[in-house]
Amino acid sequence: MSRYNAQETEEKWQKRWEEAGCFAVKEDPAREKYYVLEMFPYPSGKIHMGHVRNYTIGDVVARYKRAKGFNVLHPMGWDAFGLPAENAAMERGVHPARWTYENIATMRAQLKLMGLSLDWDREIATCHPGYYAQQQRLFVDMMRAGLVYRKESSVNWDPVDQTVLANEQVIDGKGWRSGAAIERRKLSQWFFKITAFSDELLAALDGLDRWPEKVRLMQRNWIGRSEGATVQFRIVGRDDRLSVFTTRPDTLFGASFCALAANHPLAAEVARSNPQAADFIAECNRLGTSEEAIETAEKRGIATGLAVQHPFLPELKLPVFIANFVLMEYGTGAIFGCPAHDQRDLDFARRYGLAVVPVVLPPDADAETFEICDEAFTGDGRAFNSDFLDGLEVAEAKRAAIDKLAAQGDGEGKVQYRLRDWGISRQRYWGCPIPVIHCAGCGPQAVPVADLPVRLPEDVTFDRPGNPLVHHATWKQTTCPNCGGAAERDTDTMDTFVDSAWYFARFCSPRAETPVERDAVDYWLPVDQYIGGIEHAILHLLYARFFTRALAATGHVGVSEPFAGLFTQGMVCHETYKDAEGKWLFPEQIEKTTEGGAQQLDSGAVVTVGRAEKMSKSKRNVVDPEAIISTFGADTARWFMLSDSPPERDMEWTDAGVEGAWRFAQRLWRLVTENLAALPAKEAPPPAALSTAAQQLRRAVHKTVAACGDDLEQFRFNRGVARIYELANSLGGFKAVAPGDAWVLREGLELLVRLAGPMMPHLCEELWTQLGYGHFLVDEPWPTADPALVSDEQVILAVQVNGKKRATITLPVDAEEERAKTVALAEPSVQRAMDGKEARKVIVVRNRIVNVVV
RNA sequence: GCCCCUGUGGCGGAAUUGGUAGACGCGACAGACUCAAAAUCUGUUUCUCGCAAGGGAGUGCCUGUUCGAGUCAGGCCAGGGGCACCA
Repeated sequence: MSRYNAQETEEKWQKRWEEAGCFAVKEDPAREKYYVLEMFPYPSGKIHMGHVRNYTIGDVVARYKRAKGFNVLHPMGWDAFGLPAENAAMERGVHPARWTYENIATMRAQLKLMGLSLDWDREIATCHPGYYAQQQRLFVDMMRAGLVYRKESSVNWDPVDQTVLANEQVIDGKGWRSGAAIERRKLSQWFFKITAFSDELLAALDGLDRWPEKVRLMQRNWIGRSEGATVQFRIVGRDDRLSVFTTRPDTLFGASFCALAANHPLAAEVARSNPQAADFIAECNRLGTSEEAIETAEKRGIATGLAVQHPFLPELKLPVFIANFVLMEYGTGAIFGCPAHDQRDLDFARRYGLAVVPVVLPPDADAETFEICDEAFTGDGRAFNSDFLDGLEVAEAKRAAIDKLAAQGDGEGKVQYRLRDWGISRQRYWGCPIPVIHCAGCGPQAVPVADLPVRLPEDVTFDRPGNPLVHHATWKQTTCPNCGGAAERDTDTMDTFVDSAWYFARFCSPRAETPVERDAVDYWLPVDQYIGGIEHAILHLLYARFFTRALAATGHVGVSEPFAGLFTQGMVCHETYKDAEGKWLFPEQIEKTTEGGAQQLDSGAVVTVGRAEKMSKSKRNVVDPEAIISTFGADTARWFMLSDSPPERDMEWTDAGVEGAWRFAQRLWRLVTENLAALPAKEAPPPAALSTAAQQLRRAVHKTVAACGDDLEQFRFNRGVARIYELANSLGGFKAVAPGDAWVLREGLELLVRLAGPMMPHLCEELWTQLGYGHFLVDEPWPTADPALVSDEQVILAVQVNGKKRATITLPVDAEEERAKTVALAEPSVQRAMDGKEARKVIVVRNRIVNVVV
């Protein structure tokens, strides 16, 4: 019995594919293109199982589409800027560039072991000057297009990483990397005007029909569009006005106060002459948004002494508070409170003894007796206690109120978004330098394109906290491009999310002297299929969508959406193990006991087995892909990744599963090689007549061909895998005895190999050669099923009596209803179940079922 | 708190989209080969009553629609995820 040697075979075919340049592509207007992209990895050191899953899925798609005749672009690169490189520099004294490039070399070698159909000639690393030079150029273009601006702003300062974080990078008031409590600081920052596209980014989601609904929903919520109005309240005794945003202008007659955010300009003004207000503001800033206590925090405030005039009731003066629950970042940083119809406002009103006037009557309530107690009424109803709005439905009342406000010059309809502009300045070394020069006389100036790139200096040290670019002796000293006087470079680098916001476009012409080449992006973009983790559902994908619009606005691309199709794969999980002290153990430190428990391999000490969780270094429940590949081969790892679990769901990595995949690889090898001697030559003509068994086998084979293609098309790899198992079972059980049987067996084996090719490429390529072919399997077109063989001649129908299955009958396909009925009623078990009664009705569903109702 | 998703054997999961529930794999059990083991092969494997033939129950729970519900509707329960003082 010959055994398949995965290591030898995989190395052989990887080398041959590379030598033949199988996966190198170029634009070819005569052919239809297909751009498959997996989210590129951060070069953290070694690849992990999450990468293996991601790139296996992408590779199956790429190989399948290639076989379908598409001109497939399938590139790979490195998201190479980022904090871990600087941390390594601080901890171990290795330069970030060296650390990064060494990791890239390691990981590239590991990826090559997987046998991915990548065009390695297009490899890019975002930390390479050839890449970030072009990114700087895009920044300058965006500056000219008015999509970049500088703003003094209160930022999220991470005291551990000593850097500024975007709002999106602050999770529960803590830094997304360091976990440190975030402080507020004022700094001058560069911003991308993502909000210029708020409405477009929202509306275009409807057209992304090959994106998961879940991701679209998350983006919708993130952009957070709400329709309402701004109201300009007159401030009593002053000339200026207080601007407020509301989604409920229909409840204006229920207003009983206004409230300002702690950092509202008017609050600051009040604080200058009001020490209690100043104290309160200081307290709010200390808490910031960073306290979990927000959840339980009481609605508190302090009176400013100011009052505003109600726009519809000039006699009514509303007190103005500074309140801890009003956010400066949303709307205008000020609200009017309508306690009867907003829970927060109600809590606040109860605390400070403010009026609660209901102005929306629930459909089943009585205007005389309706009262608000502890719960605000936020539902629909009709306006009452509201003068000219009385009797109107909420939607009508909103419109009427806005019209009146507008007519009086006291307000207008307004659409508000939750989305905020993207602050990209980072006080970090290992990132793309912001190509700006600060001149005392001329202000900030873009670096002229001829002077790009602004290169990172290599002679930097990490022996003190803060940004090495600031500490560098000479790097920042330069001259103003406008006046020629002495000036300083911007010492900030860009958020690394910028690097990944356009890399898919760079892959189209990775060595171009411009950011992109129009011919190339016009041919390749958009990405037809993007594949990655759900954790990027909001940030990365939204930034890439914004950047594509910015690239279009600056004339670099002709599309507005980067990714026509998106697939988000699930995580790779593994059981966790703990010793008696509660310390985590690696899978290779334990062995399973026969009772289903586990013990330590060296000591036999007891091990607690925990449920499967996402593989993570901290829990030590990791399996090294390289170890798996060197033991079982890449094909086995790939096959297991695709088996069992649907790709969008989390999967559990188990030894038993890998061994199962390994067994199948061996079985496939034997199935083909052990039958080779009995097969006719590959060009042998089909036999004139076939045995019944051979005919049945052919049907099974062609049905699998048809179904398997559908499965790959729809990302249902686990189902495709199951069908291939079934086909292998049928072929394995087939004994060629009659003339023509061997021909059918050859046909079946060849098709089996072709179907499994995208999933186990090395093994199948080898078997293809063994079957006598001289060309690459990867150059073989995807098989098509013979339509005549995809449907059966006979079909088995279930027979139900009153909805319960009592028998099955075999009929020719598309048999007459009458015939089905007669055959069904003749079944003894059906007769028995009918218990001598007449059939009241017989329902026949062609080729499916007969249901007898008695 | 708001929004979304998911619940099927011991386990991962199939089920032609309202038509034979449990494909395929893992695990387990039995057998064959072997001096023995590994590897491989052949069976069995939702639960339950029964020696069997054959019944009964069954897709988180409860109601409903239908000749027929894992699939549709309403209401619960459980688990997971996203957002979160957003006016």
